[in-house]
Amino acid sequence: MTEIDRRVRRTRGNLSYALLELMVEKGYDAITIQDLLDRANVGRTTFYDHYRDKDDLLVEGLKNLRSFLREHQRAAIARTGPLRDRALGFSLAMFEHAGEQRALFRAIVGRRAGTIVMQHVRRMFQELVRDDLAALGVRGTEVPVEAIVEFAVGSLMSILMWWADLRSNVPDAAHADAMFRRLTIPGILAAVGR
Amino acid sequence: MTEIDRRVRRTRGNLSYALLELMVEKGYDAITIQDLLDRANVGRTTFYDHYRDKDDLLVEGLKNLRSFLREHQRAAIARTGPLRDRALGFSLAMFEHAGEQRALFRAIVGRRAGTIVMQHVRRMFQELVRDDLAALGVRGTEVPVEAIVEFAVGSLMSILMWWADLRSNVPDAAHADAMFRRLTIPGILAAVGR
DNA sequence: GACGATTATGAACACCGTGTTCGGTATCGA
DNA sequence: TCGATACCGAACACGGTGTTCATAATCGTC
Repeated sequence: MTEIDRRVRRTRGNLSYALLELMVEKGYDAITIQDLLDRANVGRTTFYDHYRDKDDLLVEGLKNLRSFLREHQRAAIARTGPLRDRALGFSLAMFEHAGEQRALFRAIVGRRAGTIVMQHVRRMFQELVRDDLAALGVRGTEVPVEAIVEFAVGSLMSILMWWADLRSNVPDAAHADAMFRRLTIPGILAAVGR
Repeated sequence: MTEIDRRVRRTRGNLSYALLELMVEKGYDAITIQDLLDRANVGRTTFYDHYRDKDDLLVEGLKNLRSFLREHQRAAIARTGPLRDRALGFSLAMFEHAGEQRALFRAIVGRRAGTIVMQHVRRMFQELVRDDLAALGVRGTEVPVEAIVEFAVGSLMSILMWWADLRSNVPDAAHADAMFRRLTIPGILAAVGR
């Protein structure tokens, strides 16, 4: 019931796809509404019927990534083992996913990506990490939990960005993830005193 | 010799000061060239005689911070002691400096700051950290040095941002710096295998 | 397959911010 | 005092945004 009109699906789909293509080609910031319309074959009025602005369109696209990571996170938390293995359990999935679609990924999180995109991604990671630490019972004693969250997110973003922009001698996803964990987890353990 | 014309100094000074004021008031992104001209009492033409655009003006302002940090860095490297104490020796100075001018600092590196500002600050930190690790003879074995640099920068930016935006229970600069180091240094040591 | 409702269209428009041009004026340093 | 240098503001072209309106295409349904 209340199925979405086929025309609406078509319009939205075309616009989302056009956005991704253009992000890869010229970077988010440089994309103009007119670019999107031309690429997606959609009228100007139509665009504004569906979205408030470019950002609005972007957010819709990021929802997929979010649910994907949430799923992997759940699995890792449910596992058994030491904290150092279970924490931030979505990271490998993130690196693997990124590795599969490097071009798109570079457009999302690479140097050229543009701030707004990064902000949304960052916010997404914050939620994930916060829930992760909470689920594992990590408590801030001397270092507040929020500081630990920010630390982990900053670290993840940095390594992802670095990795996404590498052009030669690119380590595979598993190695990149291992580096991230090796750099990040010790600090978390030190901060919570375990 | 070749002293700079008094009028030039006046114009540049007024513009720089106006930029800082306006950043605090409304955030970098929202500032318009016209805002700057009105605040600084400078003609439109004059502005473009001195700077290419808003960014250009910003960069000039950040040069002070840069040289300030460079100085503290040199001092820390020259010290004796274990790596864990000498590395990233400018961090305390950074936190202290930030603590003294919170409002301005929040405008530069807080959530409202705007991407361009952040990018410049980030680039500045990258240089500093890269030189720091090089001066201390840190070599990447399994984890490339660049990855370590990115990690440290990401971590520093995160903690600074978090700290800058805190509204209550704000730890002092020394504590904030201690948290940063406690979170970050273990990962670096783990990565280089010492 | 016809018909009413919904959605798409594109041209025109007002608005705002950017960066440039120009002729004229004020201030500097010597 | 005088030549060089810096400043000024008004006007302009340009490009991107988001809105409007009347018209056309497409949909779901009976």
